[in-house]
Amino acid sequence: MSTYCKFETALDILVGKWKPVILLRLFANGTMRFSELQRAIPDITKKMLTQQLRELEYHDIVHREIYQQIPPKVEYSITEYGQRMTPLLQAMNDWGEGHIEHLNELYGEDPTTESPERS
Amino acid sequence: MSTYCKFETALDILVGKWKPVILLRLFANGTMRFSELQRAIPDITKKMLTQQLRELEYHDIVHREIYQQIPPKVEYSITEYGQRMTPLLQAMNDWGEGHIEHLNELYGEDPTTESPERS
DNA sequence: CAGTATCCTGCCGGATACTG
DNA sequence: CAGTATCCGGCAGGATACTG
Repeated sequence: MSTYCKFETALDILVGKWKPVILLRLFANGTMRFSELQRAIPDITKKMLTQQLRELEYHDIVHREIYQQIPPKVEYSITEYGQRMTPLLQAMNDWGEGHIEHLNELYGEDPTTESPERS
Repeated sequence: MSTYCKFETALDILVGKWKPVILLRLFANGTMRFSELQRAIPDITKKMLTQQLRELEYHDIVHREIYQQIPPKVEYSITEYGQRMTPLLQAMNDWGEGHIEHLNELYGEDPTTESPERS
């Protein structure tokens, strides 16, 4: 294990097409049912929603509460441990906001200006 | 543009297989030549090194200094603006470090314990 | 309602060869 | 030395159908 840097670890946990949105919704709304999340994030599929939630659950960021009943009911929320990354998320959010402005200063606000393509 | 969250922006800039290592090397060593970076990151190909550096350059995180001479010499460094994300990187690093310990407490330190597979 | 199970595709990143 | 130019495989993520 490399000794010089653990910030890739933080990255790994946040990376995933839908993790940011999911986390933001849960941080904002508190507890949410599976279907509520689906409605809040219209373009996500059940498969992706499940998968990303499971990964967050594995990392103890998200808690999954199952109500044994029919029809099923499952609620998701940020764990107590998960709350601890609020400052980090806030820091990233602030930096991101500042960076958007910075890019605008550099390249102008013309929306046709694209960032460089990969490959 | 969504108003609720800009932290995906921060994520975008850091995401890329080699960006963390590249940034860390540049932050640690200051100015580095292309070949130095290559040697410092043995498994990276020229293509990827170039590509990731260009993306960071576009975002004004990395500066590219070209010396018009033969043989060519190009030096990379963190821009002044780029320095501003030091606290963020530090925060992510610290959080990541703490998180590794947290996972160990949850699942034990057994290296055979794997995180859940995707798909 | 809250998921799995399959199948499929785009594109990220690797390998290799060529160039000013 | 510091890159491009091509080609290619693997896998993250999408579409769709089925289930307790």
